Amino acid sequence: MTLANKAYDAIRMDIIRGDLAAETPLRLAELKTKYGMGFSPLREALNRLQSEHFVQSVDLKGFRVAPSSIEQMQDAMETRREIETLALAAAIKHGDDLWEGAIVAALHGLNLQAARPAQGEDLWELERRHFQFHRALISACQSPWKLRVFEQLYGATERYRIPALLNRTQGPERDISTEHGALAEAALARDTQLACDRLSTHYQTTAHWIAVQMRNAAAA
Amino acid sequence: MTLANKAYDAIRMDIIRGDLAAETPLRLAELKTKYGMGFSPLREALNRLQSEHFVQSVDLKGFRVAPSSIEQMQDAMETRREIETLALAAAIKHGDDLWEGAIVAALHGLNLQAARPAQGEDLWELERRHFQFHRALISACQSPWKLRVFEQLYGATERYRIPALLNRTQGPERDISTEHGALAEAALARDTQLACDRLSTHYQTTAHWIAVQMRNAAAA
DNA sequence: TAGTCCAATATTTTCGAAAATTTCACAAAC
DNA sequence: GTTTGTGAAATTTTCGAAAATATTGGACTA
Repeated sequence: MTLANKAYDAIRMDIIRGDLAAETPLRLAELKTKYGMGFSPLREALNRLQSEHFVQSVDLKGFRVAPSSIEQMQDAMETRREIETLALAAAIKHGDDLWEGAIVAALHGLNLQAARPAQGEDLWELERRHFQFHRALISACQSPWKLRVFEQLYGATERYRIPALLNRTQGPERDISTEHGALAEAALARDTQLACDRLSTHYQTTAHWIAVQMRNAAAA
Repeated sequence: MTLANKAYDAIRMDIIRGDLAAETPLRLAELKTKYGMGFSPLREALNRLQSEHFVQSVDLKGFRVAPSSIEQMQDAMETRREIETLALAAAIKHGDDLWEGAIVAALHGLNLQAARPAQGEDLWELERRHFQFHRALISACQSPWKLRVFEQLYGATERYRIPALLNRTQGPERDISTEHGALAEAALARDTQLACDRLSTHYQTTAHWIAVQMRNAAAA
């Protein structure tokens, strides 16, 4: 793996985790000592992150972490809901045995990891499996572009979901495992309407939960 | 404007125009002489283009122009149709006087340029106005993320539409100005159903037309 | 002939310094 | 007191060379 890729992963994670807060200026000299590499790989990583809207940049004034707000979070979640609903309907239509198997496997792996007490690196493994599950659901949509958009929006919402998870305070109760199970069940039963409804509800509930956490965090 | 931005624009245009054909390896040494700059700005441009799926890269083996195919074109057009339909409905719901004005102005500018005999640089001006018109239609959707996805997908389809335009042979007849006019009319009349239907038809017709041109070009 | 190793070459990736530009502090003018 | 200008410092951007890695071609072996 090249240094540029390491830089990309590291900075992306630091932004998602909230370690690099929104609108933080990203000075090359600081990044150089923080990540222990030269300008070139850092700039390459920043350019990629810019295209993916994790950072912004102004000519000759450098990079900074992209702003964040409840409105942006809701927009990203709502757009995700709409595009993934389309993709899920297509996947249910075209999915074969392999698609079903991937969903079952991803759900199982996700539940196993969710049952383990999360700490440190485990969070990222849980997160990886969460991503895999949602991707598996729509993987048979036969549209590479929809999958790309999904991946981009998933990343955009991670920036809000992970900090909400890490700093969660009192808030609405949820049984996410049950929600995921019901979602997979409807998809495997090829009940398009029910599956899309459950996906919609799942995202709307998540968006609401994150908004509550964000408001709590802002008040604290 | 920085060299990296110039490189980005130049390479992007060369890919869209078809001057850099699909799957062409992009060797740094060649690009250096072709665009007259050093490695750094070129690599930064390539990293951004990679995130936007105009080029692909493999670690230590460098970059190449992303592949293209009729299937990819149809997928990109279909995804555009779906996301823009959602955005158009939202824009019709939320659009104010300014939104209407932007549509009228963009349509007028597009028609003016379309009436001029196109040659050389004029093509890019026409293209710019075409983009502006489609963006104006959905600009009031109140969803920055949907607009970003639109912009990315518009770029992806440009790669197919522009070469089809430049090398067009015999094919289905179209009156694009009339299509655009009818689309704007339905949007301004706030007829969501009609506007979305016209948008859908517009894209499906375009996708079909491009597919015909691509097959003709492949046969020649 | 087909396959494998090795050296030579080509290419990508990374670094450190130079060039270009912005930012900041402070003085001068109104 | 506010604005305007100016030079130093900080920062980004770019270049050219060095390091790391991949590719090629030819000799050698089975």
